[in-house]
Amino acid sequence: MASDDLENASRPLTLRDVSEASGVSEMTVSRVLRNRGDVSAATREKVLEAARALGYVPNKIAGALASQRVNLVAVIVPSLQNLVFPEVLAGISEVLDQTHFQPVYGVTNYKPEREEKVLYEMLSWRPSGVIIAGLEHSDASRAMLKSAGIPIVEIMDTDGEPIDSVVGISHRRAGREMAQAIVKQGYRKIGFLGTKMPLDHRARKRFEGFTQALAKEGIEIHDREFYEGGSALLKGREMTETILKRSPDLEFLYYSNDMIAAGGLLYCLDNDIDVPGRVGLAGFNGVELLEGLPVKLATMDACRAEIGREAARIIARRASGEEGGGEKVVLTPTIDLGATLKR
Amino acid sequence: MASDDLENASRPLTLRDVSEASGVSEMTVSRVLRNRGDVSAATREKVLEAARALGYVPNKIAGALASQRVNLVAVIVPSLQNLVFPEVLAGISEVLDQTHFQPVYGVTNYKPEREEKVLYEMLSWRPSGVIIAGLEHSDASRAMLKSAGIPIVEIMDTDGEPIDSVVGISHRRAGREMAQAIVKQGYRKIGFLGTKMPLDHRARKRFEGFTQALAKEGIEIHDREFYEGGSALLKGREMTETILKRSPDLEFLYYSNDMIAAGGLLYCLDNDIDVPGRVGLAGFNGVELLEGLPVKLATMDACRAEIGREAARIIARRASGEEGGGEKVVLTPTIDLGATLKR
DNA sequence: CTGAAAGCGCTAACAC
DNA sequence: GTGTTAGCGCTTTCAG
Repeated sequence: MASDDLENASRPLTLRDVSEASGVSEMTVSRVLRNRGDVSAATREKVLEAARALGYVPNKIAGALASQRVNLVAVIVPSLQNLVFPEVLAGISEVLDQTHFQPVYGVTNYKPEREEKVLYEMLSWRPSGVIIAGLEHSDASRAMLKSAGIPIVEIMDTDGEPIDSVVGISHRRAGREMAQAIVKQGYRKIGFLGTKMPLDHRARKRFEGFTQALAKEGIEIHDREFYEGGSALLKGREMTETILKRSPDLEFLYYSNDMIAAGGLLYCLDNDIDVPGRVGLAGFNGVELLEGLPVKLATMDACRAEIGREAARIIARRASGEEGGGEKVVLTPTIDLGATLKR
Repeated sequence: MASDDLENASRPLTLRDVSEASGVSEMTVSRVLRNRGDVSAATREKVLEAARALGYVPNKIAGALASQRVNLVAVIVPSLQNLVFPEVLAGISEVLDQTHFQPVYGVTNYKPEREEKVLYEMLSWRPSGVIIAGLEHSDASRAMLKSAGIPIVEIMDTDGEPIDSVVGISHRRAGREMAQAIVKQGYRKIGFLGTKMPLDHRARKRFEGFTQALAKEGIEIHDREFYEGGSALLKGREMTETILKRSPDLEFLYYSNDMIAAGGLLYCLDNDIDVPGRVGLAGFNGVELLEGLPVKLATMDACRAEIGREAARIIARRASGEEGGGEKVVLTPTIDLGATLKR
């Protein structure tokens, strides 16, 4: 008893401990614990009993080294503080939970050099696959991904050259479609509010698609405003005030995400600015938060959970040995005009 | 060249490959790659050059097995969709990034049986420490944590019996203090709105502390309303409408989190209910979101980032071999009366 | 400063 | 159904 406790504290238990406690060979213990091969019900019970009694937790490090198999899927996202990514992760777990694969999350804070480091660390554990946000990576990161010899799925964005598979939406197209919807409603003097974009390629692409579609209609962005860091809701408020004071003739404001758009909406409501009469508003993402706002904000669903699920499905298939590679899944975001984008 | 590429694709590179490419023994290559021991500048260069050229990524599985050392810290939280936890995780990385430790995140979805599974999976990779949210765990989970032989830090909550170390705030006390502040402002008919609590022990403890402090003043909760799932902002709206219609004489509403409180606030503003004159409001957490609201909501800071940092510091110290164990860090949340809790 | 030998805890492959 | 043997890719230890 006492000696058991001491041993417990000093040294992690091994298969051998279970083997000795149960009087069954290590190999058979291993088989029981992994449900592999045929083991008689009697010995099976003996082993399970011993393992439970000792509180044995298998050492996956040794197991992985011996079997050359790791059930980990590396999932790399820029941030967890932007609700979008937790939603994608939820989609991923939803699917992987049905398999023997396990997601492991890494966060890059939107920094390529951090992405490189996180990727390196994760790859050094030899995961069965990688799901990584975005198509833009440093050369070193791309090289690592290419030579890893495991399925890679880049997610969120489909505008660019994938390394292997890709699941997402076209942000250029999302920007274009929003521009078309806005113009169709008769708005002409249009402003853009968003993050400083070197960081955020998807926001940049939406902006590019947006301006491009406007150009086709002979319209130029009337004014723009960018922010960095801080509370998005508050920034949305402040930027809206700034831009409307600077360009009082603006008829429409397109925000690069829903949170700042919500801030803008609250600003307008507070200041009795008629929405969408005096000024129309639209955001991007379709975050759940919007449902509680006083006025339904126009937005575009980014298919976050579905992106996660689909990426996980691809990984699960390929990592289980199915042939494949280079799949491209382009989801179509649906536009929601809400009550802030119609005249 | 061609054969390099083929090999690359078929089999992950090993130390031996680098050794052969550089003409240096495996052992010395290993030393160079880990910056251990003295190696001459010349051979060091040769090795690094070869490793880079090949694109060698070390196999941590083998390394961990051989060295019996793993630089992973398991971090287990109930959810990533509740902004609170990403903020804690950010605090954790902030500190661990300065060390050689790496956080690995697991999510339980508030389910004890999932916690058990996640914990088991993570422990089987033999991490150097565990940071886990809450003090309530299944017997099996507690047993695993106790016998893991590594530092354990339970976070967020200090009301209960920790397994090893604990960093957090007292939610009972948080509830008590909010009750006292409310009563002090002269409010008497007080309602509570929150999550269905079997899931959320911390919300329950706040509620207990809250009612207990009110009882001391001879006050009983006037009405209450609970929700489950869905958009918190919207739920806040709906519950506020429900409770105010049912109990029109309510003078104050205490919400178990800021998101539903914000929904309540927006509901009141929309319906020209004077806040805090007609009815006062308070939430819990001090989420960044609040800064963008039209009226500053009363809340209490839960010290999220600091909890993460402190937990990480404890793990880093202990996992680096320093003696210790059983530390208890109780942070003190500061109450912010905002503009919704004063008459 | 560098190398050779042994072994981390487990599982694949094969014998019995 | 069960046991034995070898070895996964690295690091520890010890010898030079």
